Amino acid sequence: MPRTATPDSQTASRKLEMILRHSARVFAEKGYEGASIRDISRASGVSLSGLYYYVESKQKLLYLIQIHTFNTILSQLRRNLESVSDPAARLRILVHNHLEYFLRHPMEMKVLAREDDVLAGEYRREVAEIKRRYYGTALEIFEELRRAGQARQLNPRIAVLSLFGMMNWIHTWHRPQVDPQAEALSDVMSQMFLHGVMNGHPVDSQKTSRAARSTLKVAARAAG
Amino acid sequence: MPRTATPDSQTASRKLEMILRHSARVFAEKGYEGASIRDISRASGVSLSGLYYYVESKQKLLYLIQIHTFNTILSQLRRNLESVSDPAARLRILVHNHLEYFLRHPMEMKVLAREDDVLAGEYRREVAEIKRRYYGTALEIFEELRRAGQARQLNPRIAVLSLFGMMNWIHTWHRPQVDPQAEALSDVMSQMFLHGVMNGHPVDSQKTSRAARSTLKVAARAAG
DNA sequence: TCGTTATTCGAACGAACGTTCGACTCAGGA
DNA sequence: TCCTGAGTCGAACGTTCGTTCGAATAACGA
Repeated sequence: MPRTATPDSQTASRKLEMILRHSARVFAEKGYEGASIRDISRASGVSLSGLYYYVESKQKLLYLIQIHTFNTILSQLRRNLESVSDPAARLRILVHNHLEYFLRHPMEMKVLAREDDVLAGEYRREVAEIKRRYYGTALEIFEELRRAGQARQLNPRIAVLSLFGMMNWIHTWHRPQVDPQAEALSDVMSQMFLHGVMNGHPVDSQKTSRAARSTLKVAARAAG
Repeated sequence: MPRTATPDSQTASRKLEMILRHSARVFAEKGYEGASIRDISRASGVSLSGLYYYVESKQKLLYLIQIHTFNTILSQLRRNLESVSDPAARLRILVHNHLEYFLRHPMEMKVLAREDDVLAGEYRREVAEIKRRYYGTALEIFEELRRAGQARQLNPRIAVLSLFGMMNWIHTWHRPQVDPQAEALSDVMSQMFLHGVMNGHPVDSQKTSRAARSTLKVAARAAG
């Protein structure tokens, strides 16, 4: 009982997206190595060999998930940062953007956080490159904070990687029914980070939080 | 060319320890599912079937690594906490104990951090139980901080899990040749957490840091 | 109506997987 | 001297792995 074939490029790319969604779920549940192509075939309803019509290998499947997730989260971040110049507010936006996406796409983010050193060759290089750009953006914001006199003389690398640690570790413990959602979570983590990093200069949490929130609402509407 | 057989129970358990060390390295490098028993056989110099004389399955190998690591880190923590009552100092000890062990046994800790949901059945239950006890200890310290008026009204679960996130994420980025060692790292992370969590009450970093350090030196000597 | 192109899949490939088995060695006690 | 038991391993078990191949189907332009 074959589905009606529609040689429509939009339908084809939609099916690829559907395969990627199911793949992300399976990878998140069993890990990349622990998941088999047959698991993905079963989960997506596409036959084993049918999968290879859309994606040339298991590695490419992981690559597509990772690169697409990073691209989306990074371009959303840049859009959200555009109109804000206050360093503390920019930091809040980064945290909120990350956590918002994290909780909206937990499977993809879990795959991003866990399967860090699986890819090889060109795939690996490309994912590493975009990750480096994302990290660089965070580093710049931290330097702005410092220039504005709102951050202590901390090793910026450690400060920023600690922040990412806080955020990315979430995939190991967050239960949507029990734990706070992105809004509250990013408020807490931004505050923890800003207080933890500043030195004597109290952060105006009212102002920066409001600025970040209004920008993000626009973004949320745009993203649907 | 068989090694000389020494029916000495100490030799046997030493060999098991050796196998566990090599297993941890292989699991850390390729992930649990990505690593094969043959990889471990090659790495440890024990034949494929020889491995099964010491450990009954691949799962048990992972279980033994995880339970031993948790037991060690938890009992060391309790020893280090015994003589200290100041909440901020106790928090510093927890962080230092965790990072010290982390950087001394990076392979084991990477396996602990990554292979969280691989185990099944009884093995899973036992590891979950000891992890819960470790987490509970951290939670108690946070509550002490709060009772002492040194912590804001934060969701304790989120605060503590964020701290573990900071610390455990290290396995994805720390390069021993480039990055600070346990001493400096735990100073920075303790400070970030304590400042991030407190409210108006400045933390006496001199005093608490000194207290923690002298206790930990004793422990370091004891651990060899 | 025919030929082309896009799409799908059952069946199979060789390789690698975790685990088992039986045979072997060797030291120490009887 | 023979026996026992701890230790070791090569060879093989049946299963699952990622990937490939060729045939089948359906829609569409000519």
